[in-house]
Amino acid sequence: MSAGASFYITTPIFYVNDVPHIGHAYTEVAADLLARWHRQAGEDAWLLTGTDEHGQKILRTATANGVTPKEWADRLVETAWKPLLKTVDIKNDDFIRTTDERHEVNAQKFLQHLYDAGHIYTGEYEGFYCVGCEEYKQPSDLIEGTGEFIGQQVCAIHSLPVELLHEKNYFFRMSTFADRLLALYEDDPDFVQPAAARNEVISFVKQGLSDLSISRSSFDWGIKVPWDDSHVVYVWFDALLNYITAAGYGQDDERFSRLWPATHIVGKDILRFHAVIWPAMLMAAGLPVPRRVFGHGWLLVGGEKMSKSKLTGIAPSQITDTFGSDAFRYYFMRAISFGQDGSFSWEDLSARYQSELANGFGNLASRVIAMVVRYCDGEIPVTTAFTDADAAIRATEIRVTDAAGEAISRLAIHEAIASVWELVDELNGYITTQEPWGLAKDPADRDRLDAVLFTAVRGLGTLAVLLSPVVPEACAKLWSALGGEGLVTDQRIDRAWEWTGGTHVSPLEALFPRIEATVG
RNA sequence: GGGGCGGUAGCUCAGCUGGUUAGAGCAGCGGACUCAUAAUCCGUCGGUCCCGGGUUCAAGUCCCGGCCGCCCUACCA
Repeated sequence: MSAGASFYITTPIFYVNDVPHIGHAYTEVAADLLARWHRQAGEDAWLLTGTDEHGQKILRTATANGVTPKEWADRLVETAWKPLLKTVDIKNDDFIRTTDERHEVNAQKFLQHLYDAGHIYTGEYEGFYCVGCEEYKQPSDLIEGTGEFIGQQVCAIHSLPVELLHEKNYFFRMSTFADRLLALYEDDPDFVQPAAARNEVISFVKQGLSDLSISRSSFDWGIKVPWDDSHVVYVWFDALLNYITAAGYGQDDERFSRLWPATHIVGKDILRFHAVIWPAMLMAAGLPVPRRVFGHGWLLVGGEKMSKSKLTGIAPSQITDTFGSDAFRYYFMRAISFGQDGSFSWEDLSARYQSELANGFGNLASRVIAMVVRYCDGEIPVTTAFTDADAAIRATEIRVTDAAGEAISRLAIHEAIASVWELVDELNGYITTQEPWGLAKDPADRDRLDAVLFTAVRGLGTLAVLLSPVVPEACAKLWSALGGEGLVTDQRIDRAWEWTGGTHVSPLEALFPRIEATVG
């Protein structure tokens, strides 16, 4: 984490046909939190997100809705996906759409480069085609036929026989990269994380790779293959390239070499595309592979993967409307070990909101600021006489700052927050033990009262800086109530304990007000 | 079929290369306090560590065999 270094982090790009649910928001928040953290560590952090807009499904949906695919994508980007970023307070530096000219043009350059270098050849794709679905089916999508189709494999959706079709396709020689990929996983054990994800990727590649069909000619909503415009690029091949086209590949070499390679945060369901296909593509192009690929877990509702069909899909706004974006961010980042599946429940969300945010952090801020207002007319005491108890708080501030930073460097977001919370808890205990309200009764204890309140205020300042990437809204309010200079987001997080802040506090509304009504 | 991960207090989870009486948070119960969003602090209750073998002076922690759950086994994003 050296200052000035670049930290480029990405989320997957959203397939515009989907409806935003908390899983999408979860990925965004995780990447955003990491980006904010690194930004506050003085690095040149750059968060990319965006949308994936090509492919047959989108064409089909658009047609069904009587609009062009581009119009359809425009609509969803504006009404669904960009609003999602606002809903959970994402501070992205860029938003790329695969229909952006910068993407299409440079993705073509990439493809042409691979073609010229001999990594692409003309082949024949053979597959089972369902006329009803108008697409190729995997054997696993087929079921045993019934009635007049007994003994045949039929489409699971249409229950009709599929046809074995051949189609001319362009293929990427991915198979030739298997050994280099395995060497990559071996040499850089952190390339794919967490370990469970790495294991799966390795065993997958060890089974041997076949070449990848990267073009389609049965529909035309996509990026044209530069040397053959009767083909469009396979959506995944197209989509993955967003990570470099957004960074200036093919267009701004200086910028590209400064930013790339990136850290990719993805759901484990699309891990393989990012940990196998994508690095193989980059190797073929002679570009550096990603810095690392982190596959996070799924959100489970009632022990099962969230799904629309089971009515367990939850829109992020359902949560933020009641609890706010900070609570959303805090809850999912704190309650779930990043990398593992995590269970979501309204009960757990409410419980953590109440005990950790409202009673823990929020109330700590309230009680400290209220006492400074009440006993010191809002003036933050200046003092130099500290006791062991004060020094212990100081030591904790430094310790958790270091521990949290170390955890973040391992992408252990939940551990980082847990570390910071040790300071929340310790400060609450400190105040109870020091009894500033008792000290305030006797003028002879004035110096001691000053030291206690100063220590508490400074501790709050440290918390505001450390928690800003997690709960940015609350921390901005707190920082300003503490009279801190500038923006809390400009305070160095790796030296969060360096309180230089204000002279006066101003009254603070509850950061996390009690929520009475039961939700869900 | 092959492979991965997991099964630890009511709930959510920690327990690294095996080693003192198995931990945390929340919930529950009791007490203290009053600055604060009836918040905070202290104490306390609570577990056959999925089951059965084995290795070892010693196993939640390693090995074998089961049972249960989730996931991967490629070109739908």
